[in-house]
Amino acid sequence: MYRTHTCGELRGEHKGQRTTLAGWVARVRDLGGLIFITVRDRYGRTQVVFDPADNAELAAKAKELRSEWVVRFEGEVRSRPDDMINRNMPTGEIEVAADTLEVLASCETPPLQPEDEFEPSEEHRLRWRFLDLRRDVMQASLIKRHELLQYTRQFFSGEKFLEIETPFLTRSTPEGARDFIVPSRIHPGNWYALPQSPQTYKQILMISGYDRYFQIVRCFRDEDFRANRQPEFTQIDVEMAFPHRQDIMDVVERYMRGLFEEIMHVDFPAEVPELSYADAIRRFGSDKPDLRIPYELVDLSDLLKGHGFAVIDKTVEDGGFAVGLRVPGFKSASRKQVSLWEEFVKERGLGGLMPMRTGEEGSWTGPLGKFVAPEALAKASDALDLNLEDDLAFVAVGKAPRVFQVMGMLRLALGREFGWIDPNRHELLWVTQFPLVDYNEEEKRYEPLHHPFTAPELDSWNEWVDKDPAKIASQAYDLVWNGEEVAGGSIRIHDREMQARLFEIIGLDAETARKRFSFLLEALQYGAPPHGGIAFGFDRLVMQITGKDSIRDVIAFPKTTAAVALFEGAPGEVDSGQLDDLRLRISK
RNA sequence: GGGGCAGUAGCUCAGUUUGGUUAGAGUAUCGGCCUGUCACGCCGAGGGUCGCGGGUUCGAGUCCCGUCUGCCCCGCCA
Repeated sequence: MYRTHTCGELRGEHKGQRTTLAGWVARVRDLGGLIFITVRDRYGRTQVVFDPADNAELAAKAKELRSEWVVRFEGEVRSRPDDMINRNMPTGEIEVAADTLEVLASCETPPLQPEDEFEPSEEHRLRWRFLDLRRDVMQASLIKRHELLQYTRQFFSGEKFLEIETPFLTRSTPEGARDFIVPSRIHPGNWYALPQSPQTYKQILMISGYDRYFQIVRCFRDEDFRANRQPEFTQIDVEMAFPHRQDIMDVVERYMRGLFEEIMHVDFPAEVPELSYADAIRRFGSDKPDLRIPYELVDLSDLLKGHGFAVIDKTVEDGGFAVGLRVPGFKSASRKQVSLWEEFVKERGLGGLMPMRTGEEGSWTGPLGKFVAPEALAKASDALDLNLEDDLAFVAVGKAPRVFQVMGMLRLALGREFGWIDPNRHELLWVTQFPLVDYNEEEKRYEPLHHPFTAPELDSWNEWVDKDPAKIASQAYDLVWNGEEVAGGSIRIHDREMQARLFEIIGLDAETARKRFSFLLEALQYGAPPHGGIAFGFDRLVMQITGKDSIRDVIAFPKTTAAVALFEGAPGEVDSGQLDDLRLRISK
């Protein structure tokens, strides 16, 4: 090896030892005589000192060093003078007095300096990713990612799950997201699709008797992207045969406990509450509520209706709701501040936002105060837990679920704005009892909320299947961590009759269903055990662990929001010869 | 598909509100000084297609139209 130690390991106890280090020049501090070099590698940083009094020629050579050169030097580890110890640096007790210096590679003036105090634009960071990845924070994130990968394999393997790979070149199933497709050379006009998830394969593995399966696998979805969504992303895919819903949730909780304790080194939450989908929407306006925010939505419809306030009365008569949210300490909000938040909800489809608060004499102000009886407002204020001295509540009306969802978005936005979220707190919960299907008004048909293999809760299936399919509850469950959906799964249908009936409900005729899902439907006829599973969004887990706001900060080579790889330049054109092989022509 | 923010020196940004002298700062680079620094310090120099195209104007970084790129959000997506 070129080195005897890494740049992160030398301590006081090594003093007097000979050492050879290699790494990148992070800093040069040329004091005229003495020259200090901070050398960096993935393990840390070490200060190297060149003293012209010891070796003038070597010091002159060290003067030439610049940022990001790759160097190697030998020298003696020595403790720094007492008042020169750097407490902020793990290796700050010592320095290396170099007696040789070798430049392994010089470096052009770097377009991006991988040092913390420089914060280049994300575009620039992605263009020069190989330099960006040298930064301490990026290295720390990718090291955490590695630790989680290793822990994940060890955990599931320890619980008797088998890691089995599934194909990337597979068949397009036009349910769910848009597929990325790959043309076949050997079968012109035919296409593979990259998997949106290994869903069908893992179910087939259950049918094949591999009763506990997991895979850390790349998935592909051609949709629009966000801070927490990439066109390709990594899932921890898990499936079990013969489980009850609770067995899967138990495995997941054991996995999460280890993740908290061994990877993050923090306490696992005392409880992981379970919340029904309906309650999640009603109380938080979201199926992935952030429980770190202490304030909940309150349904004020019954209290505020019937006072002659037309907007409210009409909405409630039509089956809509009046929903309130406490905003502590915001009583003195100006008209302008209020209209800013009103704009927020209007952009998301609500008609307006009413402040509910008392004026100087203690009487209620605004349109609510004008139309609604004070006693009703007092009750509403109790329900919201308002402190009339300081607080204000926002009230909006509209149809369910939109009014709840938009108020939920408002709750999140206010939480960020007013710092209601304690970043050191961790809140996990299960969201369960999702509807099995949802009625799509535009397409006039039922759609699976999850995917079409999700099993219903048997009682509700029997009760509603012929009357009102939208009321059927599914055996699906999502794990939500600090407002981020980090895992989702379900018990699957293993009964052919039920599967066929569900396809009927969602308007897939037998013929089409057979074409799209033939291999799974066929397998279901040959001894399918009860089974179910879950998939974790691996990148989102790493995001949570590292406290990052963007999935791109935990992926070595991510894409932009327009699905472009700025570093390697993908997507790009191909030779016309390649197109000829595939018998493809680009129409203008 | 829709909305918002941003694009000025290698990099990070000011200047754009109200059009007007030679477009500035920090940092990086280059040169000089400096023997205990750790974002070393001090002095000096070079460095600009103001994203791109068009328009208005005597005159555009600044106003108007279009367009590209990045980020955030809605829709979409599990």
